[in-house]
Amino acid sequence: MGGDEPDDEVCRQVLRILALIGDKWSILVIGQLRDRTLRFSELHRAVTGISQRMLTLTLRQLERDGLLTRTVHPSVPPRVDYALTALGTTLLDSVAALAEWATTHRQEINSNRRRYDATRSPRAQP
Amino acid sequence: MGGDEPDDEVCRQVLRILALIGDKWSILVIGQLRDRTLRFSELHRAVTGISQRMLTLTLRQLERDGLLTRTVHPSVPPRVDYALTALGTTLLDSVAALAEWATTHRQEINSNRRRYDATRSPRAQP
DNA sequence: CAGTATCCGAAAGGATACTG
DNA sequence: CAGTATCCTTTCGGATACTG
Repeated sequence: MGGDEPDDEVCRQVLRILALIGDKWSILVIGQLRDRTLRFSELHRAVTGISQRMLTLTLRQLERDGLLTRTVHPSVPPRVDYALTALGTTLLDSVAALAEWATTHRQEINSNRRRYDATRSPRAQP
Repeated sequence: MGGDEPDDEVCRQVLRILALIGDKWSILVIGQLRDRTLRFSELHRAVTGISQRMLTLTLRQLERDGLLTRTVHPSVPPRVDYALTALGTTLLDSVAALAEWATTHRQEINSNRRRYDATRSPRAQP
């Protein structure tokens, strides 16, 4: 039965797009491309800890969504440049607001967590 | 606003907070509490598709972070109310901006994906 | 009603080896 | 250099059963 509002479907779709942010690496990659074009190896070095596999998968996903462009230069050795699109830039701007919230409330959240853990855990930190 | 300081640890912490968004259920739960206090069973019904287990885990996490409060009423049968804190409300405001971005560009992203998939599909380039 | 405990399949993601 | 392909561990999350 269609008890759900039509908004629910849209809501889920929006959620799936927001999942771009929650993904472990996307924002890091996009952030690195904010001011400059980077090639694959530069991204690999810039994003600490990402594996080659995950960098590739992340870039493919972002390219698919139209958030960045992938440009292959026919040279030897090969060179592939990645750059944000206009769409990607607008996303970054929106995310910046959220990142600012996170930065502002980081200490408060950490403090909340410590208090919660202290209250609930039989053993406090040694 | 260069938020990309070499302080990797802070950056990761912010990322972990942003992961609240990417988490499958957190935003849905928080969204339901925007305008009103809800009890466990009401949330369970309001958030379509969530399991009892995940609702509990999600609520505990959000309570730990100080984004909502959990109030147990000593009655029979028991009644537990969940309400957003001020901190939770400010998060919701920041997320709203991102949700607006997602809504605005939803069609465009879907279109990009279709084009990308069409290019790479079985009947791709000659 | 509001959970907790347990099991299990699915999916994410790292490490490694190989290639045009 | 810029990837693919493969394996394998860890984590996520749904279904189910039980409890104060």
